[in-house]
Order: sequence, then C-alpha cells, then structure tokens
Amino acid sequence: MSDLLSTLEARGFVQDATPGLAERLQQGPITAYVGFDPTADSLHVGSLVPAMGLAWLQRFGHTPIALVGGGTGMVGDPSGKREERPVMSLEQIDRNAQGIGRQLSRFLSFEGDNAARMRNNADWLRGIHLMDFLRDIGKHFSIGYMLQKDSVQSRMETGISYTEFSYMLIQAYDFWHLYRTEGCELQMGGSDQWGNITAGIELVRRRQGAQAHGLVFPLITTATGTKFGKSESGNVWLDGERTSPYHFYQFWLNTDDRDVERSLKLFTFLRLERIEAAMAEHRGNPGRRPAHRLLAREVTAMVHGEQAADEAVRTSEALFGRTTGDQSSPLDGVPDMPERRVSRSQLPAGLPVIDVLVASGLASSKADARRGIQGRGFYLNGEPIDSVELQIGEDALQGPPEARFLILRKGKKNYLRLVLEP
RNA sequence: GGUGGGGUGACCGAGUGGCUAAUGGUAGCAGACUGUAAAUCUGCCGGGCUAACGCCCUACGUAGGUUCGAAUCCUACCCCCACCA
Repeated sequence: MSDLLSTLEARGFVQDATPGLAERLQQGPITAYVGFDPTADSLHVGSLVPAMGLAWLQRFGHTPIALVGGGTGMVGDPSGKREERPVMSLEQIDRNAQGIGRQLSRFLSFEGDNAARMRNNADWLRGIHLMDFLRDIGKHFSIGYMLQKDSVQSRMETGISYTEFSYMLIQAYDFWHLYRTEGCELQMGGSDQWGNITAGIELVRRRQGAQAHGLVFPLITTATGTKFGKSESGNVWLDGERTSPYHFYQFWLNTDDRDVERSLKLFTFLRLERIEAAMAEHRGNPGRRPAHRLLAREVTAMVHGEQAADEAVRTSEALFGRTTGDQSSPLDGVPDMPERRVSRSQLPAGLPVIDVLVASGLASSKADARRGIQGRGFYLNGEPIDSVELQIGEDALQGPPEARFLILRKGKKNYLRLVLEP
C-alpha cells in the first residue's frame, strides 16, 4: 500500500503494465501522461478511470501530464471503434480541448514540486511535415508490426482508412515528443491503448535508446454487460450543464450491487479499510444501500463540489425518501429538481395532459404520451394519470401566479417540474 | 479496371409481388415483484388523428420504371465487402 503501483493494483486500476515499470518506480519520481480525446467538450464518467489514475500518480509524488488530443483528434483513433470516425473541424476540436482541460483541473493539482501539466498535441502535431514524419517516424515501423496490432486487426473486416491506420504512429510520436521535451517516461491509458502505447515505447527506444514504460487500465463494463457510463438519459457527463449534479448522483446511486465495491475503489480516494467497512454494512442491509450512498456522495462531491453534492442528496431524499404514499407536499421546495419552462401560450386552453406531457419533453410525441398513460407510466403531482383526456385544472397548479408549476413524473425515476410562464 | 456478394427500422438480422409498419433477437420505455439493485414476468416500442374499432402519412441505399398492387421485378446511379488485375 505504500507505493503507487501496489496501490493502483489493489484498487483495480492495472490491466497490464510493462515489466520494467515496478523497478523504475522504485528509483524515484517519474513523469507520466494520459491522452484525452477531444470528441466532445466534456469528459464523461468513462474518462474518470484515467483521470483518477493520474490523480493517484500525483499523490505519490510523481508528475502527471494531461494531454489533450487537439492534433490526434483530427485523425481519429481506430482503437475500440468499429467504424471510421467523422472528421471534426479545428475550431470544434479546440473548443472541446479547452472544456476538457478545465474539467481535468478538478483532479489534479497545478501547484507544488510535481505540479500537473496540461499539454495539447496540436502544438507539435499540426506543424509537422509529411516528409519529415515519414523519414523520422515511419522509418522505424514495419508494416508487419503495425498490422499485428489489435486496433488494426479488428478493423480489417469492416475497413480501416490509411488515416486511422497511421494513428498509432502519431500517438507514438506524442510519447517520443514528451519524452524528449519533458522527460516523460510513462504513458497510461485504457486497455485499448496498449498497442499505441507500446508503439510509443518502441519509438523512444529506437530514437533515444531509452526505456519507456506503459500501464493500461481495464475496460470498465457493468455487471449487466452494458457499457459503463450510460443512464436513461444517455451519456453521463462531468459537465454539470450536460448532466446535472442530481442526475450524476443518481447515476452512481443506481450502480449495480455487484459493481459498487469496484467503483468505490476506482472512483473515490477513500481508503480501502473505509470501503471494506461500507461493504460490510451493505451486506448486512443491502436494501439501505449504504455503499451506494457513499459512492454517489463521494464522486458527486469530487466532480461538482461539496455543496452541489449536498443538494443532490437532499433532492434525492425528497423525491425518493420515505414519503410512503403519493403526497405531493415534499416535492415543492426541492432544490435541484430538473425543471422545464414552457410558455402558456404554446399550450391549448384547458391544459390537456397529452399536450402538457409533450411540452415537458417526458413524452416524445402525443402518441407516446397516450401509450404511456395507458401503461400507467405517468404521474401528475404524485398521482397516476389515468385518463388520456384529462384536462389539468388550475387547482392542480402550484406556486406564485407568475410561475405556476406542476410536478410531472414518468416511471419511478424521472421527475420534472414544469413551469408555466404566462 | 474485372468478377462475385451485399446495403431492411437505434443495432443485429428474417423477408423475394398482395396476408408487411415489415418475423426474431438486442437495446430502450412503462408496469408487477424488490431495495430508486439484479434476475424474472407483462405491455409498449416510426409519426399524426381517435374514447375506441379504425383511418391517414412516412419508411426497406438513391432516382426513375413495370404492375391494379413492390422491401420484393426492371434500369441507372451511389456506397460497402471479398477475390482477381
């Protein structure tokens, strides 16, 4: 538990590592990097593993570099992808790179002896000339070597362009560049990055005659076999604008029992004894889900801050707490309840439920709303809606005259406050 | 460039002239059970109108055509895959 590697191993971060890494870490602080894709302007929970990996690294006195792929984003990594990815505009990539950089700063400290560094490979990749690249980099790799890589193999069926085929060389170039300019000796990443990382190690060895290292994290899948990081409403993002702290909290709270322990180890900094205690408590009373609560609270606080986490907890308790029945009273003052505003003039007079549900976004069409009601899946102010013809009367509305609202719910979990603007 | 195979709903994958909004599976949504879990069972699952029976629109790579009628036949084009050059 005293050094980086054994900590990472104990917490389930290590899928694979190059053999010499342990010895190298014995000898003193190292500089390491992880690359992040700028495919969107926010990271999602899937990127938490590498982010936490870097954070642990820093906690053990090593220096982390977060590399945003503003240059590689132009090309697209075939690893783990089934299809060619669309090309993004430079402006888009740069915007995304900025957003991602901001989020990473939550996990890393940019002060002190081993202050974290942010780099964008656009700075060195975009100015590169093809002839120089082929001479200095391409020379070191045989086609046979490249063809053996998993990322290429798995795409031979569906097709891979020369562009994506070249990706591993560009990533190798990154590693070599960071080695040369910043003394970076270790690259970490998802297990799908193994091939790219070893290509980088190879390049450093050939051009510098030095030994670099690699470590890859396991691919996180859920116990049900679905992709980690999805919820009812799609991807779970770290950006509070895309995924509200409440929904973020809910995502973690709804973790499958079988995944909780692993998630606590991967996504929190809690000590292993603390985690074991929580798991023991959970085994004693699974229905209370103490481990889930701890997990959700911790991760939300880390990503959105203490205050937002508290609010998410309060909201969740108000909505799901032991309000045994269908009382609507505790729903009024809920802080961070998802909200939607609709101008009254956009709704027919008399407020037919069907139209209201469509306006709220809970139903995707009138037909959908109708079907939902017939399946008893919609609730108004805590009561099931039992008629598709229901007209919502004024007495069902709450709140001040200028912002009357009603509480809609779809299923067990989707609450929404619909505010009617005059 | 040649030869062969192929493009079906979110995905996989049946379907070769009317019974097809299109079998089945997955994913998704809702309901029951429970613990805001898993598993299981049930219903829904292109859009609009309807209390409902039902009606209408859009859809099987794209554009035309044949036919009373086409995802299914014909023509051209686009794209993908395999092998050959």
